[in-house]
Amino acid sequence: MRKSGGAGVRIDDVARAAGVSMKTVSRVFNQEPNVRPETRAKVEAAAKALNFRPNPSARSLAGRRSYLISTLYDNPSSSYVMQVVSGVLDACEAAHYSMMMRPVDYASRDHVDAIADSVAQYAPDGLVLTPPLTDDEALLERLQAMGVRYASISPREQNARIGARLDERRAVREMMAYIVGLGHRRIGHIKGHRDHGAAEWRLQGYRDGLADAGIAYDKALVVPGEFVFESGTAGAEALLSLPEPPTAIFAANDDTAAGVLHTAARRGVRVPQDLSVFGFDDLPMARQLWPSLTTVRQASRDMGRIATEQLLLSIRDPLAGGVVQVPYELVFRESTGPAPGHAASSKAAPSRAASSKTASNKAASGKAASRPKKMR
Amino acid sequence: MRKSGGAGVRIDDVARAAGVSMKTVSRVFNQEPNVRPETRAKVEAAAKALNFRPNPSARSLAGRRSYLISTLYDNPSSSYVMQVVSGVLDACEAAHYSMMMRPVDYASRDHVDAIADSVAQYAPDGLVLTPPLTDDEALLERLQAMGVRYASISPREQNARIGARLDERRAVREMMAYIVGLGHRRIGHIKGHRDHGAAEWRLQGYRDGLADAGIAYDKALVVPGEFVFESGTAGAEALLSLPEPPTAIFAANDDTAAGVLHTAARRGVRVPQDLSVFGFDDLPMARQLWPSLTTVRQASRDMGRIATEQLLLSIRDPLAGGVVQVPYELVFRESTGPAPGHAASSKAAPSRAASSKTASNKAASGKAASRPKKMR
DNA sequence: CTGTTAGCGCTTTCAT
DNA sequence: ATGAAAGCGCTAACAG
Repeated sequence: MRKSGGAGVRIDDVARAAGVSMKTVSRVFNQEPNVRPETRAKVEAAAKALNFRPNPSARSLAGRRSYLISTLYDNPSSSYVMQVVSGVLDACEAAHYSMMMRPVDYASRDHVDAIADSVAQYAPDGLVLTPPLTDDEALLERLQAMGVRYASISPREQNARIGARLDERRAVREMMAYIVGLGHRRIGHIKGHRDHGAAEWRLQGYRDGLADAGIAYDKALVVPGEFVFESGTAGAEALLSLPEPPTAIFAANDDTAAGVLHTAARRGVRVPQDLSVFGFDDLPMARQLWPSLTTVRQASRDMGRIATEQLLLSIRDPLAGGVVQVPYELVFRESTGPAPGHAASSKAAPSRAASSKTASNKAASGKAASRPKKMR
Repeated sequence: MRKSGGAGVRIDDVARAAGVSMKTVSRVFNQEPNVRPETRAKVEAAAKALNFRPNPSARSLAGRRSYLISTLYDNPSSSYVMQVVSGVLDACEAAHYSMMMRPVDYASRDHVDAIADSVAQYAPDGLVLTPPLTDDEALLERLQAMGVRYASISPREQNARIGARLDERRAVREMMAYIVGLGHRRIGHIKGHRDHGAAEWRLQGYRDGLADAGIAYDKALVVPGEFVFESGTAGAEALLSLPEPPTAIFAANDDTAAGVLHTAARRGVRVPQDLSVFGFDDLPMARQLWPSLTTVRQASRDMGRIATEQLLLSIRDPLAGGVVQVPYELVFRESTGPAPGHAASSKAAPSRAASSKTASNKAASGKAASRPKKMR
């Protein structure tokens, strides 16, 4: 009697059918070198004929590898996490790895211990870290001490050898140029969570954009936030109550922007006639809000996949893999328009993307970036 | 040299430390009977002292069980899936199981084969099925043929022995009573995806509500949908273009309701002054929309956890476990108000929940339901 | 390039 | 109530 639905076909069945040894079958399945192409073909044919599926437990036990990637997250945005996870899953499936999810309570004192325990127990071959865990120094230190390999999504420079990132600073800077082009001079910003590198990069991009336009940085127009909806309502409340309120607000992410729109609607401030709003992420929600949201598209699923691919590379060869930069895209929708009293058309997209509603850094930078390039 | 971070402590180390045999330690860890309490205590102490963690691969290999639950989903709503998954994870963690996620392309011809393959390979001890997979007859048949145990979230009656559900029909019926109480007589409905039992139950609840109020069912006020944002925009477009448009719309879920709000805003229809809107699910988004959404709260995380607990029970004892009914809750927010020309206060909640903005089926039914009760 | 042998760490079966 | 021996299905280390 065999395991429910299990094939019941074992490696020696395949070996016998192909007329080779177990070890050769093993070699073929693990993509090891030193197998003649014809032998390989014979084995593959036999395996397919018998519908052989290696038993993951036996593989892990004998091989001292788990073929398991663990994804760690503590991010309030379900959409973001699901997108990254989908990408990780894509890469795992392609490499015949499996993935487990580890929700983390970043705020808890002993989250590092909890993670270490889980790593000790399941011995994943690698971890995928999402923000803000990518920059959790205590965690990184512990993982390094344990000798666990990890990939980072959107890490700060110094914290990652393997992962995926996006030039958020430049993305925001470009978006700011668009906003300034619409005639806005008083542009507010609701910041992201201080523990995220992203909060910093987006703020820098905002400042770059102001500097490019010769607009002085005004501390009063920059308020704190934590990348959540409530940051947007509170931030908008504060900014719109200013004696001289901004005509545009850059919310550090789409969730925050949703809060800004909510508060604007509640206060009877019309978007974009009285106030332009833009965010960052391009969550599915961004199209669904009213007005739909101008934002920066972050290909989170691709980032998850790419980071995992790099991780898998580095698992095979400790020197391989790196941090890959993925392209972003500016998405112009209805939440931004000309500054009150300004003449420009409300639908105008930047000239360099005149034929489309989006502009990517690929186009903007002038070099081909359809294949992500590594950063050193 | 031991596996990265791995404890390196094995079962015979514990056995030696406790002065018993390996098998006894195994018995303790698997909660098997026939171990004297004092022996058990000795073993547990030794294990704790050595920080012993059973090796999952060895366990699975020798025990022919994977200690793995696989969650299958093909649902457009990230929030919904993440909530269910969180619940599944809660239950798995408590039982020392791990979970893997299986995205499914329900539309693809060979999705059943793909699932069967994955089941054959990983041999999960059980599956958790989310809608619409809970009612995918071809899939269920195949799983039964393979002898795989599964739990269903929100299944139709005949399709599940193990799982969790919610009395959606009654929830909508109650909500309709509230809407009728606000003076609405022309109430539209945008349906859910025909493959989901939920679409049917919610439609029935809508019809029950009309019947309760003595309002004739009007086919013209009911339009198709698929539980997505676009269903809401299209459905609202259709309903609001009617010669005599409805004064309230019941959108089959929150995503659809978001689309209705979007279209209403675009067309200059004021919510709730000109149009009341309500949904189903209470996704995080429901609070964030403007106006915030009146809806039915579905405790998706609890449903995921409870369904998994039942599944785990049935894994230990094939006769154990069942379909558990979980309570819902009506959440009254800003998207609903008195019908145009009606006198009632716009904030009025149903009398039975006058002191709160919510009413649950617990309160409404008059029987305690804080602990979910089983259905037979 | 390919095969042989000896386990990986645990649970099973069957004794006691 | 407890233990001893025999694998689970695969890969590592070596040998050829």
